[in-house]
Amino acid sequence: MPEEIQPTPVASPSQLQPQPEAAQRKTLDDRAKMTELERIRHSCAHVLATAILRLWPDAQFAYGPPVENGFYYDVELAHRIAPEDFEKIEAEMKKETKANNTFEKIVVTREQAIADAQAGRLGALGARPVASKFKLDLLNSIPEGEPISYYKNGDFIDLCAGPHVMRTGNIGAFKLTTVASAYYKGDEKNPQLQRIYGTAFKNKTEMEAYFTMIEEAKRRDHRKIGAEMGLFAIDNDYVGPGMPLWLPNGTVLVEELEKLAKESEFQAGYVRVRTPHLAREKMYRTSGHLPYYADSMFPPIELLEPADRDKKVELQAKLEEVQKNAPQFDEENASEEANVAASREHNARMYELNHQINALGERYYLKAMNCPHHHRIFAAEPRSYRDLPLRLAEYGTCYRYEQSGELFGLMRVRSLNMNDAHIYCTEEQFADEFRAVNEMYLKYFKIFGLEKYQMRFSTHSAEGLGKKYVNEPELWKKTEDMVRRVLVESGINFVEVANEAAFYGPKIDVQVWSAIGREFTIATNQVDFAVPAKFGLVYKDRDNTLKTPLCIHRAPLGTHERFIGFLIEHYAGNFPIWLAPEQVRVLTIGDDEPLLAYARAISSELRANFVRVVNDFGSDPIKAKIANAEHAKVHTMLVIGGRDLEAGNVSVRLHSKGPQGAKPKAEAVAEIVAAIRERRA
RNA sequence: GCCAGUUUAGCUCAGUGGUAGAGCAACGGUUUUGUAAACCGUCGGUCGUCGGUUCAAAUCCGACAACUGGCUCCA
Repeated sequence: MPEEIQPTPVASPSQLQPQPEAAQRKTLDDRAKMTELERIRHSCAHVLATAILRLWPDAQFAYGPPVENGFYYDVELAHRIAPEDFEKIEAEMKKETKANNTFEKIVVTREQAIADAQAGRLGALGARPVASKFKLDLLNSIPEGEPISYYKNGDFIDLCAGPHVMRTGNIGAFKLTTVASAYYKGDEKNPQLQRIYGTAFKNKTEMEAYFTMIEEAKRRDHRKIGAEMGLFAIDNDYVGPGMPLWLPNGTVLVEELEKLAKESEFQAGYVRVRTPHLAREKMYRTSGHLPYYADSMFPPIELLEPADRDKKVELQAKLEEVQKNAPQFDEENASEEANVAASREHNARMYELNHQINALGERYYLKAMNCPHHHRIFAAEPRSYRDLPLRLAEYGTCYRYEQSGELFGLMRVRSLNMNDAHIYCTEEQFADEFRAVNEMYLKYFKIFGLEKYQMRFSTHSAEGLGKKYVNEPELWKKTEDMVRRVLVESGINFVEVANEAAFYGPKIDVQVWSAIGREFTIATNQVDFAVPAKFGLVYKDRDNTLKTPLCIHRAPLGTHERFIGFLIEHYAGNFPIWLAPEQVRVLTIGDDEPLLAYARAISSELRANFVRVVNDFGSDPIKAKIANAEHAKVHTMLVIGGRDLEAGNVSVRLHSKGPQGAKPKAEAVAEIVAAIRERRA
């Protein structure tokens, strides 16, 4: 169950990735390592606060860190800051950078800091009637003994460990980008603050380059290209949000990827299986997904006989009644024991009624992952150690009820097709199997020209054992050591992150960077030594005892939805020929019969070789035909006019590469067929 | 789910209370062509949905939906 097939949403073109917030406090050492650009941005956050205070003096500031592409400052303010306010705020900021005030560091005692915060003097231009409440709270999180400092520019004083640039004038160029809401300290229970995002650079030129890059990213947006090229559609009215329809051109991508996966998996000794999209409730109780993850699954389909239906209505009415008459805690007239007993009785009745309701009929759930089904396939026959490793592969369709605010084009959806497989193996086989999975990842990276990738190896924490993680300290250690050893031996680029494993074992998330440098978490690879046991999966070992296999969950191509979303942006829609929905377009100059017959023959020959070819034999001028084909991002254009007919040639033109000259018909066809077969970049 | 913004023709967008517009696409015709756009015409919209204010609503107000940017979540 690679459950994190769709983890972190992608960094959006216009957006700045917030860094982990206060929860993981930066140490002073970390802060000292801030780059010059980060100092500029962090300083700019102070300038932003200065400007906001001049306009709205009662603003309360929380955190204002630099982030990947800029900075933000969280502010609590009755006035709702809108993008229309940016100009006004930027004008005030400009005044501050023009003034070229120094950033002055002031070291104070904790008592002094608390007093100033209470006087509303922190994150402020002067003393105020209301305390600087967030700063006061922040002070509490500064460990005893760590020095406390302010930074002061002009009248603005902020609680801040720095470091900063020397003067406000060192911020060469800045711009506010967007405003969003954010919970204080990222906690849903805390108040919502307005988060003002901006970016800042050493100089104007660098800032302009940044905005140019953003524009380029927008041009490559998979939603835009997907619509332009007729790849997919999302029909909210009739189909529903987050459930993409694959149009014919997009289906070509889907099927080419499946072909690639099937070929690679066949060569690597996988066998294919197919499973239904639904399963009984019992399946997900056994796997441990219910009831904890019910929120992320579509609600169950309930099958009730008519008699059961009546019974259910009756029971629900009773339940409501019981709920309404919940005993009140009566301190005056009853003993504590009596109160507890009443409450206990009430709970028991509720439990009993709920239990009776649940026992009625049958409930089926749409699957949110494929592994339980695959586990049942493992269990369908008695297994011997000779059957292992057993590699079950399926492009499985899953449904996850993602929250409405989380949906994002193809990147975060509710129906998804996963390049899933589960490898059941013995401990001795694990390292080789795991290595082979990694090799498959690397093979794919090469095919797609992904030069930059990183594997994120998530391990458990001792404290989480028995809570967040299954309580198998030895197995954790053993599998983590095996994974680490394979990663090191294979020379794979990875980082290790403690305390982020899945509950059933260590996992590896694969991050890749597209051609324009956007990061995507595309795939995951997980070790599972817990769930097979829950399903009672066993094999008979050499020594005639039953043992539980290890399971590797892997999905190197992630889901079709996210992977194709990534590929669209990576290639900007200019797919390599093997993926291109329209591989070849035959364009005629003129429409006299001998020419058309020649063009038709070429087209038929390509089609006979399974090349996706389209004819454009109409009366448009050749310039127009070429413009249309270029806009449609057709990989190869074969231009055919009188000259070509006479010589038995075709004139080859490649998308966005221009004319490649004329060559004999047979040669051109052979080249196209070979390029497709070899999946040339 | 939370905060904010957006929603006008298939697409990109104009239209700030008085008879809904442009370009591209589509369709019909004319044009017969050598590497990124020939010409003429036609079709196309209950201005996201529902309700309110007004003599009059794309335009003002409210609710809902979807999308987008963040937040939270992501077994």
